[in-house]
Amino acid sequence: MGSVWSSPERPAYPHQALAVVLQVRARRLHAMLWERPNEPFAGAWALPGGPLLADETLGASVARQLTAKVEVSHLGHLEQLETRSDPGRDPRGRTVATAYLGLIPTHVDPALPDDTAWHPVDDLPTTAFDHGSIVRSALVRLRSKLSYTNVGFALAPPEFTVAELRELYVAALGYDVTATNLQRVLLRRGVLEPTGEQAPPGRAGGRPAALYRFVTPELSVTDPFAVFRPPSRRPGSEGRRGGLEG
Amino acid sequence: MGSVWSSPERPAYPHQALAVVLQVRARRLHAMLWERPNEPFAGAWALPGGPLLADETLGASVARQLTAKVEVSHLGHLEQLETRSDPGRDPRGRTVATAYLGLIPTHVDPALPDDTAWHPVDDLPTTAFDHGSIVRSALVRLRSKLSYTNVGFALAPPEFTVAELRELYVAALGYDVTATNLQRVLLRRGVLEPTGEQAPPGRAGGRPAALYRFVTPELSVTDPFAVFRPPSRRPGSEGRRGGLEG
DNA sequence: TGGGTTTCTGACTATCAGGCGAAAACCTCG
DNA sequence: CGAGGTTTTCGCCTGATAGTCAGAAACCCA
Repeated sequence: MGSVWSSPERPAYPHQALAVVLQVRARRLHAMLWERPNEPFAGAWALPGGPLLADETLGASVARQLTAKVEVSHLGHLEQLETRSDPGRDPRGRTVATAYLGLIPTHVDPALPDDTAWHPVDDLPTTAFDHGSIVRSALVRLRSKLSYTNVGFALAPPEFTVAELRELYVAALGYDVTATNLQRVLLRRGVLEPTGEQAPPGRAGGRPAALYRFVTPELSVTDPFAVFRPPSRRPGSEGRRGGLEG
Repeated sequence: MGSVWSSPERPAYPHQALAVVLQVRARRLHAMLWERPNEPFAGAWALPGGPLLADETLGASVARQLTAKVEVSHLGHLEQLETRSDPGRDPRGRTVATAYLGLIPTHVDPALPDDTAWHPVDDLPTTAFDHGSIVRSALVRLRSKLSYTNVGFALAPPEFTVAELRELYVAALGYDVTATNLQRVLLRRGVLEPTGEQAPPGRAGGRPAALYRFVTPELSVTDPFAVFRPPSRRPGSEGRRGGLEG
């Protein structure tokens, strides 16, 4: 700092905001990509995004650019992911890009422009720039956060059965999860609560499933999904003392 | 993307790399800051950092700028934290800053320039720009990562006793931790291993403490501190199946 | 009414975290 | 050289948690 402005040169490079928008569709986790019509990387698929404007926060910039693809109101979650600065990441010249992670709940199916489409994250097409690598970063982030925060909230519809929630977690995590535990764990942690209503059984019959919803936490405004294990303290521990466990 | 270069304007702002360098000193967690001699924020304390140069990665930039303060070889860990883009964060004009989190182990005491000093994170002086807020972000990151990764490694000397390690965790986490559990938990998780040697007891006597070291994981090159719970699987679970638990 | 299907619930087990106290190993002082 | 003080280590106990499994419950269709 200081040297930024006192030094003779103040190098500046176009800064862009990108978004990895994820949604579970047909039991698979998908990423929203658009197909580039022009060089470089013509025909390859890229993340939505664009330049950071004059009086814009990066967060506001992502939200604005996403409007060209989907309604921002559909986004259940949006958080900063990481900033890529490799000088060679764009063959036309240097750019710095800050990527965001966006989540869309399953129950909405936003209309997309013609050049934009959903792609399963485990079977991506040819990607432009370093965007494939950015998607992988987003996956790592999502998967780790699913197990110790409430981001699952942002992937789920307002009301759901345990079976549906299980499908979401299986799709997002990439490995199998037992429904029994998922329900009990989330219930005990206090993040899930029954609505009292039931979902109609499928065409094959079966016991009607109880509907649940996530408990809306009136928590920190900055990160509403931050907290996970509210009261579940250990044996005789009081206050903040003990081992680790986060 | 695409629109970044096809649009008539390509706004660009000076990009800088900042570092929140943390170290436990005298049982308290400290941050490295330097005192600004000039306006704006003359007399206030700022994070080390500076402009991103032409052919530099952000990571390389932080490392280079830190050289002005400490030897980079002292850094036990360096990871990207977040990018700040508030248009008003610098009164002189718009800048975008990417902050990194750096950790220095306790056993080194690097010589600092005259304008640079360590400050306890829970008692910071007046800070410049949004740097105080960035330090708080770094704290949140460090504290959460301490409980589910091996970053503690980067704060500790190569060999240490359980008591010393406890001091580190207490200082970094900000709350008390029992030595018994810390040792057992870390041992069971397989991140700690005894060296076989002992540390000489203090002047007051007492049983000599066994020396431990962190098990160096030959893991992912990208994030050597990523993994935490290697083998400790549950009852009869095989492969990747089960509930959550990360 | 009976077979098929899906969901829900309870029981059982292994693991884990936290706390406590006794034992071990070392010091210093009389 | 033994007694008292100090620090660490180790074992045991308790409560909570994750995972599995099987049976009961509730619904459909024929």
